[in-house]
Amino acid sequence: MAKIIPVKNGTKKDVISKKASRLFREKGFAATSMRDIAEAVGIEAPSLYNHIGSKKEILQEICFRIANLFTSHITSVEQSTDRYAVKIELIIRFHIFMMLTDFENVYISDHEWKHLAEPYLSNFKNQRRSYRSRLSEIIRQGMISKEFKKIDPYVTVLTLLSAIGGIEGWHRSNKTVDARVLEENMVTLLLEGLKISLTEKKQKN
Amino acid sequence: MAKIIPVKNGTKKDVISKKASRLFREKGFAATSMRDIAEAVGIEAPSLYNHIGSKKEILQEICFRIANLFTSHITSVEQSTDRYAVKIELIIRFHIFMMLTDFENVYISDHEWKHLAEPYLSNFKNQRRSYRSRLSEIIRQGMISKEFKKIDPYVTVLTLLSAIGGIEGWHRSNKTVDARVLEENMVTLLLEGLKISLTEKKQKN
DNA sequence: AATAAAAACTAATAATCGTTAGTTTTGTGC
DNA sequence: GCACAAAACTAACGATTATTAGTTTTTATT
Repeated sequence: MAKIIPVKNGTKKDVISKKASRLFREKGFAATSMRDIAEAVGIEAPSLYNHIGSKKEILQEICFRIANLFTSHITSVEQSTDRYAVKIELIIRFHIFMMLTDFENVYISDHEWKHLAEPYLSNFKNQRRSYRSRLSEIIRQGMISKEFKKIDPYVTVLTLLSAIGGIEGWHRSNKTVDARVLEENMVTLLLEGLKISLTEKKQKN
Repeated sequence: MAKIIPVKNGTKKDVISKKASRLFREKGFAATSMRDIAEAVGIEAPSLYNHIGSKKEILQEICFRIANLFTSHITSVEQSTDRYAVKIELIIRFHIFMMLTDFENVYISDHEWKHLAEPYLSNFKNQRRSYRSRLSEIIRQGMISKEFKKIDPYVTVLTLLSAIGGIEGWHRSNKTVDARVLEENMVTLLLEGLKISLTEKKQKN
């Protein structure tokens, strides 16, 4: 009866993916049924299979699309000639940007990837590990060049990444903080903790 | 056949809860079946009901036990006469302590609470909101007293909380960082970003 | 208007879910 | 060793799951 109405520049598959994203985030992947998705789209569950291969496929495409965006971005940052503090700032800002512009999918890529099936699961975990390792390396080099405090790079990475992931809570509950304020505050909080302050520099020289 | 062997100072219910915690964290609440839990415990699924009321009940008890610990702690911090920077440090350290000593349950309370049933769900969300609000208030007062930079308190709370939650990643993947190093690094990173540095103080006076 | 393809539908599959009922085994106190 | 309670078991319930098969309706093309 009801027919999927694709929005401009989007296939019907995209409509399904978008509705599924919302539900995966709200209820979790495992607790979201194909009937839930179908209802959100406005069709019956079996009709979904005219557009997608399986429930797992939806999750795979979301997770890898997001993961690839982050991988591409860190590659471009690595190739730049900026100082390490600038590189980290670029990365923090990109994470915040992604969180603000594609919140549902970033959230899913962060929290629901464990429901991926093999071999996608292993692939995803490898990509995730690689990203963190490359980010650690930038921080490590920033410490060598005396831009950053000497603290454990991996602890720093995990702290930064999870801090940024926390925008999810803001996104849901507090619309009064505007995006620009959020971004500047987070960059301040995270980058200033990492950088060597002027007083510390004086002490070391 | 197999009988549950309760550990010292623990009921059989505690054994079930502990095995369930592990599975809820690894697979998520919705993706963990009663048969999964039973297998981990070493009995058949229906036997679980000699010790627990329902699957949901296990989750409820985990979530509220953890939430109550955090509520109690922030109450004691509020009543102390420490400076605001010390109060925040105490709270950060308590979060890290909880994450290190009761990791599985803290993780579940953080990530799986959405599967609580009403009225527990609303109760939990209220308690969560209240905790964040009280933490915001401490930070706000620290800004008024010029101990902290003037940034949005709520953004700060979300950043701190989610940063600490990120220990989960460390806990799983990197055993080479010891707990003390982790704690000191995180406190440095998070608290130094928040505090007004000496150079900034000089500029303002 | 006829035809072909795309996309909806209904009906039904086997599997798995949390849980209940009823029974048997195990452990405990006398 | 007898009785009672605790805790295990098997069998099965109805509900829900993702998905397939087969059919009908809608849309697009000529």
